[in-house]
Amino acid sequence: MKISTKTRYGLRALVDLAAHSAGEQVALIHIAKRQDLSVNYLEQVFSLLKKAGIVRSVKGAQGGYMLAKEPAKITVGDIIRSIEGEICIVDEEPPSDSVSLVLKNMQQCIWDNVWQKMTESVREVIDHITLEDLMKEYQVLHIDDNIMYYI
Amino acid sequence: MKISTKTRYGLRALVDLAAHSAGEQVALIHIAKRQDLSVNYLEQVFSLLKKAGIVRSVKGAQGGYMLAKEPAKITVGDIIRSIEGEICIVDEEPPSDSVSLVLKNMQQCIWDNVWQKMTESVREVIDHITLEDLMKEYQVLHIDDNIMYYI
DNA sequence: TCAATTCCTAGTATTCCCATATGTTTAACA
DNA sequence: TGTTAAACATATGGGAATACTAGGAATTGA
Repeated sequence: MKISTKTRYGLRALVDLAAHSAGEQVALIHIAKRQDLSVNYLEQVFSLLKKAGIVRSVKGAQGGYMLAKEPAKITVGDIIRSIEGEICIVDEEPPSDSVSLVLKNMQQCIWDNVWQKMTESVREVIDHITLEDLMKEYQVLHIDDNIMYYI
Repeated sequence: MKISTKTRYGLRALVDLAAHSAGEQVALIHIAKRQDLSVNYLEQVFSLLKKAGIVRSVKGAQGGYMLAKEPAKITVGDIIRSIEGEICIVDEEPPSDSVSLVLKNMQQCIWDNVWQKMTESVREVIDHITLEDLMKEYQVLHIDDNIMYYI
């Protein structure tokens, strides 16, 4: 019941990108330095993010990545799904016909009353947090720290 | 982001036990037959459930397992935790001091605004479904099927 | 005593995950 | 035009977790 590191890194990298981009592309090496991640690994993550239409890339020297949409239009759900695939708490095959009725009823019961509800609840959360929300929260923390520095 | 099969089996087995127990102990072999599970594997699951005080056992011939509390006092959260350990969406170490401030802020931001909220939301769901709820829902399905049979 | 059952532990196969490494292609810039 | 910086692609190793299987020890009712 864990989120993969790939997703964690991806989310960090995207908030970082949103906070540092200013409409220009940013090379992965800068994100990697700030977030203490391996460039190679980040490349794999951004390949998925690009396929999902969350970022777009500029190739060649001075190239990099930028958001493909406004941060307010990218949800955490979009990001998680683009890296982990569709949110699905359990991977139970749909009860086949060879299965007894007793078992089928049980699976149905638990699916409807537990796994389904957990999944909906998670979706409800992640589909209502945007990259803009996170970016703003991050900047608040950041500014507070700078103020501390000058006291 | 998946629930382990061990937990899925455990939940099925417990609803089955609750529905078939009638205050008496039930041998795992019966549960295993109805739910199409291996007895050996179920034993491992029930060992955890017992440790957590969810079931208690009667050893020897004609022995078996029974619920240690009323079904209304056992939540799905209890069951999941007893098998998977504490619910924790990500395993991020608390940001050590060697980490840069920029990174620490980012981790804090995402923890508070994403992982924390997801975790709370999941807990909210699983801590409010009881074994009694599931047992009743299951019996409804079961009865409906029997009615169908007689039409 | 025998059989049924919990209890305990070891072992194994597989799958997934994290990360590194290496090479190719693309485009800016001098 | 050559160099360089970057995205892009792929493969591979290693490690950890997972899902079982197997088999024996201990316990107890009949």
